Amino acid sequence: MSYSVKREQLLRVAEDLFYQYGFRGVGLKQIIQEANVATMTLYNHFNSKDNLVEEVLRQRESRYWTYLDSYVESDADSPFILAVEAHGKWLKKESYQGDMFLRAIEDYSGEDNEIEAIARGHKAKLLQYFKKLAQAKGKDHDHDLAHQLTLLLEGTTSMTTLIGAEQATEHSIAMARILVRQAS
Amino acid sequence: MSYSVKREQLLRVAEDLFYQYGFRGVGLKQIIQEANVATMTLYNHFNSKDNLVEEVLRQRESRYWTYLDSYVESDADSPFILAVEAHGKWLKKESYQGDMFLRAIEDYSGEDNEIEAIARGHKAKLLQYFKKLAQAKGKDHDHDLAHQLTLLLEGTTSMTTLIGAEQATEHSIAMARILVRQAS
DNA sequence: TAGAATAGAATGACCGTTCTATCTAATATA
DNA sequence: TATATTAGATAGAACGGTCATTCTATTCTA
Repeated sequence: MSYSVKREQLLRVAEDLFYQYGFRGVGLKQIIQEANVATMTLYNHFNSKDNLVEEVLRQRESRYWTYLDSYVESDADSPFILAVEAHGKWLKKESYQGDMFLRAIEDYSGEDNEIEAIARGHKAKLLQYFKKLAQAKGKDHDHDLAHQLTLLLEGTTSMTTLIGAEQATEHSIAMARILVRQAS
Repeated sequence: MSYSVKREQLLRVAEDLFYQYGFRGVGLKQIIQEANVATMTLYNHFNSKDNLVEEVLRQRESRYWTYLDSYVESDADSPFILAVEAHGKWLKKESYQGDMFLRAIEDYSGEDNEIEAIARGHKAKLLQYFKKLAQAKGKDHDHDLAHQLTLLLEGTTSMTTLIGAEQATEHSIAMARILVRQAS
């Protein structure tokens, strides 16, 4: 049986706790208890804590893209604004302090591990996403626009920690509109 | 003797290690060894690891503002651009992966502790800094402009992790110019 | 000679991981 | 239908290591 309820519970609880307290700030004991699962059940589904972190990141990334894709219609007038809006709604739903992927890059940097690779991969994909969108829309300086919008999303996530997702998103949408117009 | 060489060494080494590996990712043993100091010397100067973290943050904040102030002349044509440039140079000098203050907020969130208060205080001050600047320059929507520029700085720091400080700063300066012009 | 700084051991808590032994429930066999 | 087999899940102890913190006893230095 490939699907497992316990595995899902573990991933859900682990993602919540890792996001709130950090990867190093949460012990497996806590995860096991809150997921109502035995120690060996965790190790039956995941090789190690690192492997659990990996799977959590993969799951979160998958959910992020599903969410973005459901909002952005790439044939719309300005898919860029839709993407910024979608990111804002994601923040409101699932983020209140920083970004799990940047945190993973920081926490596991320099050890040549899978975790950092997954996190960096996600960020690279985000940049690539905007690059393709800008090219498809025939924007001048499409390369620059993509970088600018990515920077905007990252800034919005950071600002969420300080002023909340709603306010942060209002500002980023306003800025995105100006930038997209500028790029003619 | 208020000044102490050992204390300075500890703060410098701790800041480097905390920034690179995270507060929870660095043990006191490592700090002690790299600072060439005995265990009790650390506890002679700092009450606890948390207290060491606090002092590291205070020192870093102080250095940040010194750096910014040395670049920004508030009577210049556009002190905003100077501030963004200064932040970029700070990143190039002292940051290559994320922001130590945001990381502190994340790592020590929800425990009602001094560390989070210091980190949040720094961020509040940054926002306040731009608000005053925008007011002094008689900008329309000065409140919005301050938020936008703060978001820009936060975004630049995050992007530094992904594309390096130079590139990230080029983009944020370009964006800042547009925003400041818009705010007439 | 007094005050710091030293090295290093001791402490108790927690960490990730493994092990053992028991239990349950579904599946395959007769 | 009744029985045997198998796979998962369970609780909890045990392991070796590291953590922050404290203690002790010695050495340096002003």
